[in-house]
Amino acid sequence: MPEPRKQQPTLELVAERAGVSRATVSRVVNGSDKVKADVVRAVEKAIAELNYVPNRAARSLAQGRTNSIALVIPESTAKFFADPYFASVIQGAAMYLSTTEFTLSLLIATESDPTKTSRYLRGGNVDGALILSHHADDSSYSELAGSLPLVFGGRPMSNENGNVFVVDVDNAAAARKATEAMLKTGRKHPVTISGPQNMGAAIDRQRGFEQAVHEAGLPAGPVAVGDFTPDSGESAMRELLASGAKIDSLFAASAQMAFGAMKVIADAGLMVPSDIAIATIDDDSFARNASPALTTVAQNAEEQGAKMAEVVVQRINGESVPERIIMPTKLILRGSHGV
Amino acid sequence: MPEPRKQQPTLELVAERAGVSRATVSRVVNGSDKVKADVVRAVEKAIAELNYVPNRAARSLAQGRTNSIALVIPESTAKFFADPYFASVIQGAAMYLSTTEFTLSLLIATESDPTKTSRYLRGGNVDGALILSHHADDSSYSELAGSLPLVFGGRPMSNENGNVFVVDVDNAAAARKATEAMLKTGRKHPVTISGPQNMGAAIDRQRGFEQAVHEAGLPAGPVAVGDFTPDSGESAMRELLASGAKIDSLFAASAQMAFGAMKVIADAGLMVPSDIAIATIDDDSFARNASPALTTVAQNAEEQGAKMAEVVVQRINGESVPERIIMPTKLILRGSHGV
DNA sequence: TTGAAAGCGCTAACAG
DNA sequence: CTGTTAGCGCTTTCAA
Repeated sequence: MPEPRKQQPTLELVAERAGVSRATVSRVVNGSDKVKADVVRAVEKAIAELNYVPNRAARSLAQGRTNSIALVIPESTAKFFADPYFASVIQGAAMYLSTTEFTLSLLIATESDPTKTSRYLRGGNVDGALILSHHADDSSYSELAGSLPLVFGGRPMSNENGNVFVVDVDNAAAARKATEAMLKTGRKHPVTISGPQNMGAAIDRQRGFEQAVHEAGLPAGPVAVGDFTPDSGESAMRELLASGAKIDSLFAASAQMAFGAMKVIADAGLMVPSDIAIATIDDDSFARNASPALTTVAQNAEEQGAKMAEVVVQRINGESVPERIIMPTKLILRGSHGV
Repeated sequence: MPEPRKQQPTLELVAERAGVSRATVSRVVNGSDKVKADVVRAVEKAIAELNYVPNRAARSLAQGRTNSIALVIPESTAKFFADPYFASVIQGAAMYLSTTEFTLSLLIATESDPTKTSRYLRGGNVDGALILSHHADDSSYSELAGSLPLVFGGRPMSNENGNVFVVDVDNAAAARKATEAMLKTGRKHPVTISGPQNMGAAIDRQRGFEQAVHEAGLPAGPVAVGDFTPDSGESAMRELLASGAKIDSLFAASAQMAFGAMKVIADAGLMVPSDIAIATIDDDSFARNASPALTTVAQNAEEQGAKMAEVVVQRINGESVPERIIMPTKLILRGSHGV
């Protein structure tokens, strides 16, 4: 039995009950300050009694805005959903928006039909969108930026042809901080496990590492590439160890990879930090639960998510916002970087 | 400068271009089979040329359905967002819905204003809702079940007064399986770290553990309570060790807690599994990355999320669905349960 | 098989 | 300060 949809009270009903016009009810609902106080009270009473809730679709249609914001996640990224970083960004955005009139719609961008997402976005179904790209070059979205307020999480690879709003962390600086802390314990043979070479964050972190190494007057050791997952950290570390290069310190571009690498290091009979010092990025459960706990650079993903949401909302409201917002990072010294 | 919203082509425009009425275009868009083939072609051509996308709000208003589904997360749960289990459920639901005409709205149920969420849900803003309750008794939502198709993830504590649709795993059976595997190695002094006592899943798992222990003719050891996080696992384990009880095996109600417990066990100079065998539930990165890797019962959270979404959609479409769907679990033997 | 017309529930000028 | 009057873009009888 197709449950009959319980009929919601309409604005009209409230108007009748309060003895005013629909327009007035609408004004009260929308918090206009040009309604006499006693009328406001009467209307609010009627609203409460009828348990009235405005109809979103009707409102959207009338005002030409949807009050909803999309959070776009490329399908490839969705597979990395278990990455605490993403979960936190999403959480931050959702929490922030829950304090506004906006609703968050989760959109998985299927790779089989890439136009589906952009059609949806362009179709006036949302007022703005947050693009969370783990992977690659998202030039596909850049074009959309012309027709809709878009905010990217993390620097997209595509060249910044203006109008591209980004909330990012200073990955290079973060990597430099981590590496410096590690080298300060007198290490001479640093290596790194980098991230996917088509990701801005990965490249920036690698660059930061190399800068720190260079400034310390040390030679650049071998580089292994992972994809930010623990498994990839393991194989990268195996590769590094097999390379025969002398290694006394490791900067891993993500805590998950550092975590994976540590298992390989232990299996090889080496100790952290005495044999190999480690520093990384991300203060997640992997960093905290490793033993020794990982010296890392925290990047408050939750705040980043909240900031992204805040920025779209501001852009939707026509406020001016800087195109590039850099979130602060914090070095957290724990055991893994040595003494 | 408040970017002027680029005007989308309307149905009317398509109609003009195709030389038909709006009604016909609507029929084509909605896949009616009562439109002549050549007319369909003409309309589709016009749609493509204009890059027309139907307006969601208008459609909702006209048909009285929103094509969107809410995913409700209690704020308390949101804090546990980093729990890979939740992330996976959400991912599964989002992925499934991306193949349908429905959109997923993420709703954080604020505790400061609990009515906000239920008002939103009751306000006809969504066609159905998925309730993901980590915590406690959600009787608050049970009442809503009368006015909206609701599907719960995990058995809610409230008594099942019908009309409560649930997609759950057989937690008791899962716990029993894990415990049995662990006891089979000849352990005589099992203890458990349970979850929050106001959660169905936690209670069921504890019951499953107790059954297995009882069936093995063993005495029930002490029980410590955690909240499924690694940290709580640590303190629970410390408590257990401090209790002075003889312990040679541990069933932890979540891999995260098992992971935390292992650190305490190691600190106490004990070995897993020789001194203490461990079995748990959840095949997440914690289970896989512990050393030794954890013997556990996997519960495919992603599939559970997809199933939840599937069930709401079916209920929205008026199809009949069983009230209780139990997802299968799978025992995964790894090192931690002993030999 | 198609078109005309009447709304869906709300907001937004424009008067008063 | 409040009511009247048009729509927003689409679906949906009802006729033709």
